[in-house]
Amino acid sequence: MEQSRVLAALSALANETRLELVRRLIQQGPEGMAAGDIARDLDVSASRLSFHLSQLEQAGLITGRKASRNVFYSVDAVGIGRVIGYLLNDCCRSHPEVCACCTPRHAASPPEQDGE
Amino acid sequence: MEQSRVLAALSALANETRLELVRRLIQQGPEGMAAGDIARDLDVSASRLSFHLSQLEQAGLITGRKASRNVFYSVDAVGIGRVIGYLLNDCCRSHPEVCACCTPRHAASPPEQDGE
DNA sequence: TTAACAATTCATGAGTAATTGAAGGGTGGA
DNA sequence: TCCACCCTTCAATTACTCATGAATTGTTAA
Repeated sequence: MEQSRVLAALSALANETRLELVRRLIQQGPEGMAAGDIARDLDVSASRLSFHLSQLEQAGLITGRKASRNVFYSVDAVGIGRVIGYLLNDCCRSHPEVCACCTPRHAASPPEQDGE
Repeated sequence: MEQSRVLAALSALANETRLELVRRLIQQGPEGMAAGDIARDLDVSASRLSFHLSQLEQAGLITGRKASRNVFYSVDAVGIGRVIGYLLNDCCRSHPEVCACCTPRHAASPPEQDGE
């Protein structure tokens, strides 16, 4: 993944409203959530939400799908994974202490993993 | 990890100079690199570098250690891991497609992996 | 003590991002 | 057709981030 795309994605995530937005959409699963419902849920104005949604969409972190009057937004899990993968593997070169975060909620860190 | 700390870290990473800086420091290992050498390496002015270094340090992504006239900066691998861990586990709730990034450098994406 | 060096801090200005409210483009129901 | 609804776009304002160079602090060597 190119660095410029990673930077765009990180900029998109580096915002309170948008990070919260991604969290909500993750919970919502693949069917996603209508923009209006998100706006009510996060208590932001429609135009402001629309701005943030387009930032996330341009960064490849979410996708929108029209359904009659509504637009349902859902996370692009592969896109998010690509960004995290860049940080983990390209940027941090699979550093064992960094990669300790990959064991989701189990043991802290297996110390003698000598995989490279 | 609190969301405000994650946001600070993401903001710190969402900058070309600083992302490149983290990459260099990761390569440099635990002994780190003197600020002046980093500045020469990245071709940025001393004051500009100092600004970026402090952003990263405040975000808990790097640490500085004085040695006579120099300050050696090195990555805080645990700190970086915490940020990625938040994205992976808290924000994305260990979503399998997101977590596919955790297998460092092997198959691109096994489509029907239903292991968890 | 003086000079040279390493790094940071400060003030200024330029550029970019975020918020707001109003206006516009589709869509569905009466 | 008319109105209500959902969402996006636009223009204007505000707020923030980044870059620059000069001044400053602290350290080493002459």
